[in-house]
Amino acid sequence: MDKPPVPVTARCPVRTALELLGGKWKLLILYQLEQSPARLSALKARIPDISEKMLIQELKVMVDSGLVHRKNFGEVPPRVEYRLTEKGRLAMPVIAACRAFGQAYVRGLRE
Amino acid sequence: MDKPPVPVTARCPVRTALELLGGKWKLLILYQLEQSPARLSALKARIPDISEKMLIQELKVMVDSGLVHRKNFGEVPPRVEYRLTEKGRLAMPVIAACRAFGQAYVRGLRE
DNA sequence: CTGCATCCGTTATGATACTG
DNA sequence: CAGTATCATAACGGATGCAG
Repeated sequence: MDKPPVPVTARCPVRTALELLGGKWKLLILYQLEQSPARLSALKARIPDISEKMLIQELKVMVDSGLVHRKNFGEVPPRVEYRLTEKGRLAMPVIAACRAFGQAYVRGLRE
Repeated sequence: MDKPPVPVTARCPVRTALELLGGKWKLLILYQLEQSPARLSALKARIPDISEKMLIQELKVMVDSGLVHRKNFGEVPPRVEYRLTEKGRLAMPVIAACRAFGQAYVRGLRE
């Protein structure tokens, strides 16, 4: 019900990123949407251990921040598709960097 | 009571990164350590809104995961210096990507 | 199918005072 | 200065039932 006055403007850009992408699921959801647009049920299947509540909640947050677009087909039964926006694509390098880090870190454990 | 069998090995690398770098403070601390090694008090000064508890706690976690090195000079009064390890440097691209994302996102808001 | 609301336990985070 | 202990609160996350 409350709108934070100035959530993400004019500050340390790393903090901006943390606010927009932080949390347990946002990057993983964006990671899936990177491959292709998807419906809620498809996302749920691709991220098996996320609860439906968190999935919807995080999608809504990212729709509000402009990272994800929500397209309601207005059909019956309901059909809704989620896909990345242009802003959402800006997050792809972050995901790529995380992937690279994760791989390099694990590789380092085996040397 | 339960230990996850395989915490960070052999899994989605993005999740590995999230586990090691996730949370509100780790990236910000690493970001400061990127510039130069620093003592606890210096870090606290550079990250004004972190509590001492969280700073020490997160540093300890990252020492345990091998991202940060802790050097105790064994002097009186105490003197401890924190700096990045080689593994810690692997996270720098993630921070750079977050910076770039934050800047690009904010820039997008003004167009 | 998609989405929302509610209850509830766990975790994360913080303020403060204290120790060596 | 570096670190610990305690206590409180806020945020997170999950299960379930309900609605359009």
